[in-house]
Amino acid sequence: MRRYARPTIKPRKVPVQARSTQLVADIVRAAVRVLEREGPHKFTTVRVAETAGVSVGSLYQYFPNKQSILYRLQADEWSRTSEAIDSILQDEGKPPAARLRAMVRFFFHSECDEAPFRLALDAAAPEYHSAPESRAHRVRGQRIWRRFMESAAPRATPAERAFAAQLVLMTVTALGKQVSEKNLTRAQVTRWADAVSDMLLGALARYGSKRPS
Amino acid sequence: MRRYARPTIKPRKVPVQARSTQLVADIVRAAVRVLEREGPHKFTTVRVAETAGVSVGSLYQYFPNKQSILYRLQADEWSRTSEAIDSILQDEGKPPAARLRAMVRFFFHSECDEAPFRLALDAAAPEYHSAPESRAHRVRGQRIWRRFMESAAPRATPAERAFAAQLVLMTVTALGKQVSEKNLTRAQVTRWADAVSDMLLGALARYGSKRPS
DNA sequence: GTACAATACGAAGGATCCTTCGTGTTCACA
DNA sequence: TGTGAACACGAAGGATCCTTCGTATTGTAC
Repeated sequence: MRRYARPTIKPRKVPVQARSTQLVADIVRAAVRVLEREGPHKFTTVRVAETAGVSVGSLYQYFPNKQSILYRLQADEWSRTSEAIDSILQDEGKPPAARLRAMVRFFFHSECDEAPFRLALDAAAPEYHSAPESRAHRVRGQRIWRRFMESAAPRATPAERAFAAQLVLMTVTALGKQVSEKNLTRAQVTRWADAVSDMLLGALARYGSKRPS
Repeated sequence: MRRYARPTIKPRKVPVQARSTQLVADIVRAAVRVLEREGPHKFTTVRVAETAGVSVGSLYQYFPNKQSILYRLQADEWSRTSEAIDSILQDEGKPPAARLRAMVRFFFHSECDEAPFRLALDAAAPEYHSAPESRAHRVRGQRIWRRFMESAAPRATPAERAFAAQLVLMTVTALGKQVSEKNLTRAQVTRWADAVSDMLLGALARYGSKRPS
């Protein structure tokens, strides 16, 4: 797999005074707006700065380049969702199947609610997707799922659980994205989420019981 | 869902003499090369022309703009795979389950074999994804699957079949792409394909038998 | 072999963009 | 109140790119 050039993503300077903290927050908010309203193609440092009501120069004092802004948005997003997902999956009060179902519903709806933003972010993703920082997020996501597997498929071997965790993670994220591109009503989204849950639970049942080849 | 500006994609002029036919073929071949070797970011009309050994002016005589080249590559790809998939799914000699399994294996391997090219093409996709021409391809894909459903879930209602067809189509394409990004050995890819097949067959079994809500 | 159509060429116009850097302003602290 | 650090500004340098168009060449039909 060929990888392409990628510059750093680390912040250039950390805001210390109140006004610069506010400025960075404004930039992030503006970046979301620009991405949603103008699309990835028009996501420009100057446009983001203008929308935020600051100068480009100020922007470049806290973000080393354009990709770092996009990455910041993605990272914030990842933190929010993975936290929510984690807490849903860990809710010991419910059986694993119910937890999975709740999680898929939540994820699908969240994907659909922010569809324009996420789509634009995905379109811009190739510019930061291979950054080491984003690997960390993926690893964290896998850990969450592997832990869930321990209660969902207790009789499976660790290797099986790892595989099943990957399968579930990939299926939910990939299908969530696809569903979010279809402009569905909330009821339809729920229906899709449940269909995917059913499918996954069926697959997990197999891992928990019989010996695979 | 917000859509962004998109110019036409139709060819500007149709080659009639032998040399121009060759020229167009060279451009297409060169476009694939550039996309694979340089990545979507460096996919440039001038670079494509140079790689093809022709001038940019000549390129613009047969392609109205850059997107039309990308679209041409994608359309060729779609034609090839959808034809192959169609014939696999229609093979009346095998039971539906075996056909599905064969199809998923074929598709996953084909995705993995051309991973760098497809990834780059996907990264460039937002520029043509909303074109009406590409809708036609999606519709055609759904038709293929709906027909398959008639033999795979004969007892389901047409509405259920349509839903199941979408589920299968989305799952296979979305997971195929994800698997192709993981740099796996052929054996691992086969294992993934079979796991996905099992999952889908389990889901389809439910559609064929019991009454859903 | 002549004339017209088809084709090929590639320099340059026009449009963005990303990023820097010199200058001016504001804040914190003594 | 004075001083240095933090901060903000935005014009402009530098780098691509997409696309056009006037010119030159090649193919074809008569």
